[in-house]
Amino acid sequence: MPETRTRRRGVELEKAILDAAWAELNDVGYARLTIESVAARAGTSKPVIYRRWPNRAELVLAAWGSRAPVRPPSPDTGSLRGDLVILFTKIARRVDGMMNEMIAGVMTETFRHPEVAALMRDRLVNAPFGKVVGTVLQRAVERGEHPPVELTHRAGRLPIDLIRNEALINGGSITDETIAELVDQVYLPLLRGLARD
Amino acid sequence: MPETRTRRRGVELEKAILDAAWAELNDVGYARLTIESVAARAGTSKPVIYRRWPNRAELVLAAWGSRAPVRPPSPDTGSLRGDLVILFTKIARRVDGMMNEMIAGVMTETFRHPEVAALMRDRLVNAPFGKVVGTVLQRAVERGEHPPVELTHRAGRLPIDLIRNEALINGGSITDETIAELVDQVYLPLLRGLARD
DNA sequence: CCACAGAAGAAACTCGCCGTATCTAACAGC
DNA sequence: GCTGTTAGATACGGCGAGTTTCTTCTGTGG
Repeated sequence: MPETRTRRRGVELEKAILDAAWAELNDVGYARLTIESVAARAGTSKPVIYRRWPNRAELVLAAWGSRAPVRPPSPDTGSLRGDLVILFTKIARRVDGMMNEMIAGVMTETFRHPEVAALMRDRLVNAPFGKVVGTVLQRAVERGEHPPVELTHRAGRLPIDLIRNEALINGGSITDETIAELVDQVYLPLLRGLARD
Repeated sequence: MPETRTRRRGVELEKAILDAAWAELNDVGYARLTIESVAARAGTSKPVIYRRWPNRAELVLAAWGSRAPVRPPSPDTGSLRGDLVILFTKIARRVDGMMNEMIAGVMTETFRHPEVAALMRDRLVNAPFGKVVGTVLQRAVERGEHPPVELTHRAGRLPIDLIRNEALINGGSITDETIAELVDQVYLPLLRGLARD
């Protein structure tokens, strides 16, 4: 049976479309991603896509979501600063390149299609890096390297916010220097300041 | 002589266009702003606009730039926290509403028209709020309210970055609570941390 | 094995907007 | 006035969003 199946359906087809969308994002970026190009790449046609997602923004969000969130392992370099640099770098790689353009692009369409706004916000606020800071920090406390800290929600989210902000502004990749600046000039001082309560 | 001038030219016309673009940004936002709508509003036509700016993004940046940067007066409430809250609020109002959408929108087109990227970056990094933090802080030091601080470039820019980030994510206005969180959970602790060197 | 419902895929269409090209009429400077 | 410049009107080509229509496949239930 040479598996003469020519038409995919259901989950299989859906996955093919999301993969194609993801590939397009990587190849040409959000601004140049068209529904037609995704359809062509997936070997299907526009209506098939529109039957599933109402517009470009939601398709892209779905493609984004279809990639597993990759809960990052908490690094353990033996020093708080080392752990933080690694953590920031991991976040940067994830946010890097296409990601920032996508966020900006989807953000814009948010105003054409307000339903998308909520989706987007959830995705950003619930990014999976929040708790890792807590872990890393706790280890530093146990090592006696750092006084105990009441890590507020804002402070926990800050690494992601800093990196995303940087990526959005710079458009390009985030250098190691930038990461060092963020860790040394902002995040470590903040943690020290939080410790005095 | 009733000044029967019907056609504006040069600077006068240019200003009319920029004003119209600004008004459109306020009324309908970046996503729905079209060159045609700006032309109509300015009482002129598309080619006149295209003779001056090569695309939407640059027109909008020009309109943005044509509004005076409004160097904010440093507040003096008698307490560092009070001053910071006012400062953050001022930034928020300036970044508010349309501003964030515009930034996101222009950002997206940055990838279609790479020349725009540099313009945008300058505009964001040279935002006029940076030095005010220094002033506010110095007064707190003179009052003996706060230990002296070596304010790094990153730390000085942080308020703007925090607010912009918040505006971009939330889409809507920034509440007083958010500002209080940013000041109390992030910026004041950071300043305290920076002071211990 | 067949029929039928439902979904895939192809194609064509509307619409809005971008950016350009063409034309004419007003204006400014001499 | 004469002349070069530029505003403003109009129309056009192109692209991509989102929709509609129609045909063709496919798997399920009888």
